[in-house]
Amino acid sequence: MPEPLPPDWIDPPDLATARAAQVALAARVVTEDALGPVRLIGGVDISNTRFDPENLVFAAVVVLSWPGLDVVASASAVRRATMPYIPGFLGFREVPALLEAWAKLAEHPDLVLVDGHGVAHPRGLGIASHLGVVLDVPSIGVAKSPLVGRPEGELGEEPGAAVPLVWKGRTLASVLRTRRRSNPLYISPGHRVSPATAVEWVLRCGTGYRLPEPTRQAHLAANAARRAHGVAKPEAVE
DNA sequence: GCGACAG
DNA sequence: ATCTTGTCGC
Repeated sequence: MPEPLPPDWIDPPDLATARAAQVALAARVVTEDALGPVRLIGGVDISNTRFDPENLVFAAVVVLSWPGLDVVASASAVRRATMPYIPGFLGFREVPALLEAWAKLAEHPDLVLVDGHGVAHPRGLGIASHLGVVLDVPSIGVAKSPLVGRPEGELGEEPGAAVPLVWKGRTLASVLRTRRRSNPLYISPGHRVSPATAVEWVLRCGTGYRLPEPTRQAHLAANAARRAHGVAKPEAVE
């Protein structure tokens, strides 16, 4: 039976509680492979409207077939953000909406690529790990810029080239080149996935763009959901 | 105390 | 995250 999760793990009342929740959640993160065969791979992302006084967060979850990488399902949800964007606390801003979208899916992916870091975080709980533990689903962090740590060594220009991202003497992620002349991605385990497997899946999901296909499709879906929001429905117009 | 700082 | 078309370069 899925154990009920403490509300503070999703929507804490203040930053101190949020921090404590991250420490508790981080203790549950598994950075070893604990995933079954992957037939469906997911991608999740959030889209925001700038200068939005409503603080709406548009979440999208897309499900792709493997190895075809075709989008076979998707769901979205809109929620009002409980807290502003604070580096290190991204999960509390985006996870609630993602959970709502996730719940709308008839079938869930076996592995999920999340926009943002996994364990490459000050307390080991980036949004990818946060979502992964809450849903208890294998997840991978795919970030476009570093939060903590610095690349060690020179990164090659060929797709597939990688160097470790080191922080306080610890390797937290792989700085991975996914495309020539494009800035690298920062890949770290989210939950139930090892560092090496995380990189493998990102490369396997490459389709010529900087972002892996699941993440790219999720980005498009989140933007589509945002732009569709508030658009008058023909049958509702009188 | 000062800077850094995913999306 | 978001604002935005064309444009320069591989």
